[in-house]
Amino acid sequence: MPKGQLKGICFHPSKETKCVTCSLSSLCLPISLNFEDIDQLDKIIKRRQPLKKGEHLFHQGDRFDCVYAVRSGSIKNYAITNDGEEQITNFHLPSELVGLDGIDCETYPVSAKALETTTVCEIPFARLEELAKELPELRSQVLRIMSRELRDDKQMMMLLSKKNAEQRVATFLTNLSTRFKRRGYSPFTFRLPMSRNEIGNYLGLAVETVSRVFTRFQNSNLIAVNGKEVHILNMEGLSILAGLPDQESKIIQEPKIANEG
Amino acid sequence: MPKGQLKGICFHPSKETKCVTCSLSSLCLPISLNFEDIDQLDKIIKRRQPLKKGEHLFHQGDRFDCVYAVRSGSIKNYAITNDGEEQITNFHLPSELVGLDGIDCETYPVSAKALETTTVCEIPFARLEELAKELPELRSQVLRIMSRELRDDKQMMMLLSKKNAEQRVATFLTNLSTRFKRRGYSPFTFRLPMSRNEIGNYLGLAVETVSRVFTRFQNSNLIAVNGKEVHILNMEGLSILAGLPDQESKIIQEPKIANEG
DNA sequence: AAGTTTTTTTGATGCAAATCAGGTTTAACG
DNA sequence: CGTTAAACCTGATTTGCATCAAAAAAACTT
Repeated sequence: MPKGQLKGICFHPSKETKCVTCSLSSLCLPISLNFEDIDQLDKIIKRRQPLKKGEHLFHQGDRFDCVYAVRSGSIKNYAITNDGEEQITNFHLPSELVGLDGIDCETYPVSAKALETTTVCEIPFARLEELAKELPELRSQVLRIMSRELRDDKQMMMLLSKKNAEQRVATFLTNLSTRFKRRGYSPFTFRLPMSRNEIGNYLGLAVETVSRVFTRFQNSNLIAVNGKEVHILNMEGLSILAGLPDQESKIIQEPKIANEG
Repeated sequence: MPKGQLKGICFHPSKETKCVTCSLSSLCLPISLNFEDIDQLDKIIKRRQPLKKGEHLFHQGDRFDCVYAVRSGSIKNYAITNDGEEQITNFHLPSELVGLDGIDCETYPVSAKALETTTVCEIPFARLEELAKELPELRSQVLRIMSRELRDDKQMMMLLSKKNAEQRVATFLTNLSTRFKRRGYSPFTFRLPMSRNEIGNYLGLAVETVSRVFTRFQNSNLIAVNGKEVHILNMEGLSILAGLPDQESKIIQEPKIANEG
C-alpha cells in the first residue's frame, strides 16, 4: 500500500534523512523554502529514536520546548478531563506538526502518544523562532500551519455540534482518506492506526455506536471493513453523507438583509 | 456597569485613539511591545466607522486581507453549513482578534457579524507581516494569540463531545464572566450580547434547552436572569458545574504503563 | 497452543435532549 | 402608539444515542 519509502523503517534516523531529501518536505515546514534555507532549518532539527506503540512524545504538563513533525506512523493528542476521562483532541499523520497549541504555555496542554511505531523530527521551538527572524517564508509557513489547524478545529466543532453518528463517521473516514492520498497512499484502502474506542472518543460517540455505524456502512456497501483495514467502496456516497467539502458551501451565502452595511 | 471608558461611544474613531492610549492594549496585540514599537504598529492600524448591530465585518468568501481587533461591542463568527444552516464558531469581545483562521486562505473561511454596535481596529495582514519582520515581540505575540485560540478550540471540542446541557451553559457563563472581568467589567453582572438562539447554536443545543437550563439555574439560585441581563449569584457552584478550570486537571495524570518509554 | 486479556460486535433498555406545539413577552417599526 | 414580528419560555412527545449486558473475535502471554 505505501508508495515509495514514505513508511520506511529507519533505526538510524540521525544519519538517515535531511529535510532536503525527505519525501514529506512538500507537505511539511520546508514548503516554499529554497535549498539554502531548508538546510538551515535542517540544522536545528533532531531525528529521534522511533517511538514504540503506546510511548509518549510528551505528557500534558511537561515543560514545553519543542514542536514535532511526524515522519512515519501516527500520534494522538489527548487531555485528561476533570473527571479523569481521556479526551482525544487530534490525530496526526506524517508531515503534520504536533505541539503547536503549547506555544504560549510553560507546559504542554495535552499529551502526545504514538498509536504505532512512529518516527518524528524534533524542532526546538526557541531555535525555530530564532531562525524565523531571518526566514520570512518559514515564518509565514508556521502561521499558515496554525491557521489551517484553527480551521480544522472549527470544522471539528461543527461536526460535534451538528452532525449525527453516521455523518461523523463518514466525515472521519473521508478526511482520513484525503490525508492518506496527499501523502501518497491509496485513498481507498488504508489501515486505521487507532482503535474503535479512540475513534468514538474523538468523534464524541460511544464505541458501540462507532461499531454499529461501521456495520451499517458495510451493509449498504459504502465500505468494506476487516478489523482495522478499511476499503472505501463508494466514495461519493460517503462524501455526501459526510456533507460536501468547503468549496460547495462557499456558494451558499446568507441572504443580505435590509440593515446590511 | 462598565468601568472607565472601555465601552465609550466614539463616532470619530480615527482621531479618537491610538494603541498607546487604548485601555485594551494590555490584552491586545501591543502586549510586550515598547512605546516606539507600539507607535509603529499604530501606524498600520485603521479605525473604522462603528458597525451597527447585524452589519458584517466580512463575509465568508470575501478576499482575506485584514485581521481585526474588537475595540467595543462584540462580533460573532459563523459559517453556513452544507445544508444551509448557520453554525456559530466563535464570539469575540473587546481586545480579541478576529479573522486569524483565514491567514493561509485566499478568502475568509467564516463570516463575522456585529452582535451590537461595535468598533474595531483594522489591521492589514500584509503590513502586519512586514512589521513583524522587525519586531520579534510582535511576531511571538501573534503566535501566542493563535496558540491560545487553538487551545480554546480544543476546550470547545471537549465541551461539545463530553459535556451535557447544564455543563455547557455553566461553562459558557463562567467563560464569559472571566472574559468580562479581564476587560474591567463586573464578572457577576453582565449583559449577554447574543440571543438564546445564538447561545444554543454555539453550544450545540436547541434554543428550548438553553432556555430551560437558564430557568433551572435560576431556580437553584445559581444565577438571576432578566432577558439578556445575567447576575451570577453562586460563582463557585457554577464553576463546579462547568468542570473546574485547567490547573486542577493538570494534577491528574494518566498512570504510567509498563510499555512506557 | 492454551489461557488470559483486550477489543469488537450485537442486542435490549433507558434517558437526555430534540422536536413539536402553544402561549407569552419583548423588540422593531411604520 | 398600536401593530407585527421576533425572541423567549413551557409542556408533551419522540428519538438518537448512551448505557448495560454479554457473546465473539482478536491480540497478547507464557
